Amino acid sequence: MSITMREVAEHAKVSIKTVSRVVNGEGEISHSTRQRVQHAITQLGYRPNLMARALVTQRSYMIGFLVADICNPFFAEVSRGIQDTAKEHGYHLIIANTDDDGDEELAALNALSARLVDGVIKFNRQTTTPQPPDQQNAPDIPTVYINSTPESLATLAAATQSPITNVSADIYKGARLAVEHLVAKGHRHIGMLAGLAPDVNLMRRRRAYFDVLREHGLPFDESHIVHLLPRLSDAQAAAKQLLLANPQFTALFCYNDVLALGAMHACAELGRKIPSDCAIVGFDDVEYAAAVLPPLTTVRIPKRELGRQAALALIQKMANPAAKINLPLLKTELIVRGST
Amino acid sequence: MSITMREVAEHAKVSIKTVSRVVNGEGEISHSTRQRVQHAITQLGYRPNLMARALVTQRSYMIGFLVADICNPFFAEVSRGIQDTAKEHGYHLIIANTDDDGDEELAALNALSARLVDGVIKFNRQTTTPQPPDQQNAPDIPTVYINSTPESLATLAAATQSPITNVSADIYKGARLAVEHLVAKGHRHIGMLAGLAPDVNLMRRRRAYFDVLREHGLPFDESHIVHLLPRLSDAQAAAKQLLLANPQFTALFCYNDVLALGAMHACAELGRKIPSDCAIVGFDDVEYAAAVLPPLTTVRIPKRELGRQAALALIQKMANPAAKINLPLLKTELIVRGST
DNA sequence: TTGAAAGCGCTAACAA
DNA sequence: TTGTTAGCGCTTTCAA
Repeated sequence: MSITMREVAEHAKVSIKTVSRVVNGEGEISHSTRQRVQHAITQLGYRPNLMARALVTQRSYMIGFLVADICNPFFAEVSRGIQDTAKEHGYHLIIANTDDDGDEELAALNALSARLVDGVIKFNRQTTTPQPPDQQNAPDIPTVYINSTPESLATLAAATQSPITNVSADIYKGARLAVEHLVAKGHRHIGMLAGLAPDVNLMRRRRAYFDVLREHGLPFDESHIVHLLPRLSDAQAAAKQLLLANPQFTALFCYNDVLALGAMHACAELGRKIPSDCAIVGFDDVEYAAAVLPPLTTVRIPKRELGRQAALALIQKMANPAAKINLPLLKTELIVRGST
Repeated sequence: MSITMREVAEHAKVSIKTVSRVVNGEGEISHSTRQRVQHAITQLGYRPNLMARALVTQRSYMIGFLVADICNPFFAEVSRGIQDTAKEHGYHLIIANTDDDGDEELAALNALSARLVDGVIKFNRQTTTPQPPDQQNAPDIPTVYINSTPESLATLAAATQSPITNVSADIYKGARLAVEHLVAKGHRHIGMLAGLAPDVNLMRRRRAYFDVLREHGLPFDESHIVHLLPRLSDAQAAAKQLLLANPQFTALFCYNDVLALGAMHACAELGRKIPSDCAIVGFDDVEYAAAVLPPLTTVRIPKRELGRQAALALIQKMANPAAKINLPLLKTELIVRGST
């Protein structure tokens, strides 16, 4: 068993409340008393029991982060943003991997909300249609969403009374930059390697892709897009098939950097040089995008900043759950490298 | 404020203790009573207050993971192993990034040990000599180390009374496999791209590298190794310099996959074809090792298994802190791909 | 099979 | 400036 405040109080011959005051730096305390207490604390090696404190104050100073998979470098970066900001404000972070599974997510939410965390940050699930939180089971806890689409937010808003808080990067704009870059490079036949629908974030990229092509009077067609799970193993085969079916393509716009890598493999397999025979643009700018050969042109999402903004918003929201928090749409940016 | 056990008890017209029994599935309870209680629980939406429970039981069912940077894909994978195992056993995981900084680490340890977590898993710091934990400040909390060297463990053991628990992969063996593979491929002049000394894990690779070359009567020399921070930006320049200084090299053994990527860039810059002009072997087998072009031959460390074993060991240790836990040295494995 | 009372270690109100 | 008292919501004796 460890040292309690009471023991410190006895040791320092003061009341327990005085110790509490010293520990929390509150109230006016005479210098000599404070010194005595401090001395007792260090001598006994006292450390406050956070569980007891949390029980009284109803605040655990922990927040939860629900994420599909922390191994995904994109999510890892966001988590660092959250974590660094949380730490600055005295919060700890509990990460729960959901593997993009609704039941896992609900289970995690339930576990965390049992007064364990003061709030939650979560991505909307990727591979399925967004569902309104099950009011029967899912607890009402201050929550900040990341990168949710207006549509899924509308669904959410309909299901809850309190205002929804969402932090997003400007995916549509980023996707436009990518496709416009390819057009500017003189490409007229551009294919797209896309994620599986319905993905809350795919739609924005699709729309941008179609919009830009249409605006430039370039050919576009549903058949110019191939949909797949964003996994490298599938990407290579899918990209190869797409290029074989559309030999006119001189460029590919990819849903994310992993798919872009798959496309690079496909080009290697087909003997197509990058970027001369086929230009490739990715999305996210994960760490290794700069490291592959040739380095990947991609759209950078400000991942840490996304996490930072989410954490800040959550801290506000935990202080005042009813507050309507307005957040800027974070800027995305085209990073031009060797693959275009 | 949320529903308490007392309210459930009143609603179900039983004592608070009976509710507790139902919630925790303990003791014999008549079917009808249990039903009534269950009904009250779901109707009121009761969820136990974990802080209160932790206060009484002295167990928070949370564990901490101290890591340099969760964005490093190697650490992320280990964390998944920990997390999945922890979840199976009812534990949550708090991740603290230390950026390989001693003060950060101590601060995190102090914060977590204030009865917040029941135990901690940590990597030894990489870039500095291992230090004995400061007994004044660092709290004594069940701890499991990952991938510590015998030397650093000895230092630790001297400073603490309780037995040290450490989970390791067989780095030396893996490094041997890598260099032996290069030798078997006919390479006689093999350089090494190494991390910065003193790194607790570099030594094992160095020793393996020298041992294998010596055993085969191949030339080895301290000047055949270049030391640098394991960052891509530095790696390319360092590899280039090494290859220019030693034109006889036909193969490079790299400290990790990031450095290997840097070496690949250097080869591209020098117009050396991989693997015909220069073979490259990495270490770790991070996710993108298979994704680069050509795919990287590398030594796989069982990252998730490392995390899993660490979590299991910690769970044992938390149950019985004095227990001496014997753990197997986890097997490393050479994954041969296109870069050799 | 069920219940009453005590207390985990802390903070919050109110006194002194 | 300092102390006293009463809980926070739960589990743990012990008793019925």
